[in-house]
Amino acid sequence: MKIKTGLEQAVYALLLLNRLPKHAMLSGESLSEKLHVSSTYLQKLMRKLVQAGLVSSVPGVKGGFRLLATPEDIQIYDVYVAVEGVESLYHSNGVFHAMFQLAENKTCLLSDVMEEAEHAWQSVLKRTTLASLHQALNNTSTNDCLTKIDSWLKERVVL
Amino acid sequence: MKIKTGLEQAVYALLLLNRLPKHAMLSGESLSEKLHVSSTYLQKLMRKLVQAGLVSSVPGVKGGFRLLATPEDIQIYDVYVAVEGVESLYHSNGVFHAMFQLAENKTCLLSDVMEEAEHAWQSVLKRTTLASLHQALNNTSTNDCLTKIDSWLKERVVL
DNA sequence: GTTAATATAGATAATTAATATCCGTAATTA
DNA sequence: TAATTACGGATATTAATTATCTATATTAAC
Repeated sequence: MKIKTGLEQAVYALLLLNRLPKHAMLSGESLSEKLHVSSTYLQKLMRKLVQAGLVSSVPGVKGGFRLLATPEDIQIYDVYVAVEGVESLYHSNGVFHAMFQLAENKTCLLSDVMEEAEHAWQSVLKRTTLASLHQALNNTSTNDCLTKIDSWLKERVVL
Repeated sequence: MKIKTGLEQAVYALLLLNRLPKHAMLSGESLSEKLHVSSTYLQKLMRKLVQAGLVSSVPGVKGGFRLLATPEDIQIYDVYVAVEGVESLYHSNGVFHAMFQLAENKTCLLSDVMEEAEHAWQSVLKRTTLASLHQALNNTSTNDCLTKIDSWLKERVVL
């Protein structure tokens, strides 16, 4: 049980998009270049973010991606769900049922505690937004760093 | 990110061992038979529980496994750690670092929130013990069911 | 209308992780 | 000694994740 790479990539892609001027776009190619990740795989992730309504996309010469929701409204949990889906972390393989030869509607003993643990986990993700990460980024980075990123963005942004 | 099958198998194995008379043992073969899981893979899991000090083992004709710790002292979190290890759920792939061309000692922005979420998750697992699951099992199962399990155990237990 | 650049969708391939098995060794009991 | 059980590590199989490919659609510039 490990968190896969998709969430990290998606969150940082969103943080980059969050630095664009209003209505400006950035291509998937530029995003993947900046993040040093596979362009085709990031496209797949971006599609998920579009389908989740977090990002909007425009195909074509001046196309690309931009934030659709506001950064205060984008919870990290939203990003997680967009990338991973809503299924529970815990899925019983039927050991309990096999042990007792139970009907399938009977709930696995572990399910309740695992659901509760998952909700506790989710609630932390729900109170962290893109805006708070953006703030954390500004707080912990040097001006030099941020300036570099922003000028790199400026060269590639589509208005 | 899904919880793997090992935790479920381990927890139910422990619940079976918890129903044995004091000092009595049950072989790995019997455990896997009752749980309807792969015997060799369950052996692997049992080895981990032994190494974690939750279970003790005796090789040989009258060998097998028995609980070492008391059920009130065995948190589900302990089982999780025994089976999965203590490494964090979240592991940065260095996207943040690549983006900013940072030194490796700089903490990924996501790490703090993911650690906090993981602690919240852990704390639920920590307050659930084998004893509480044992109680839940007794509360939700028919006497018929439990009697069947216990008589099955009685036929295979090693004293 | 054509061309180039970009996103989309789904299929396929490559890589990694999880589960299962095997083999040899060690320990115990009859 | 032989049989039964656990242990340890290597190997095999299966499943999941990440990466890529192909075809299609959309957009802007010419």
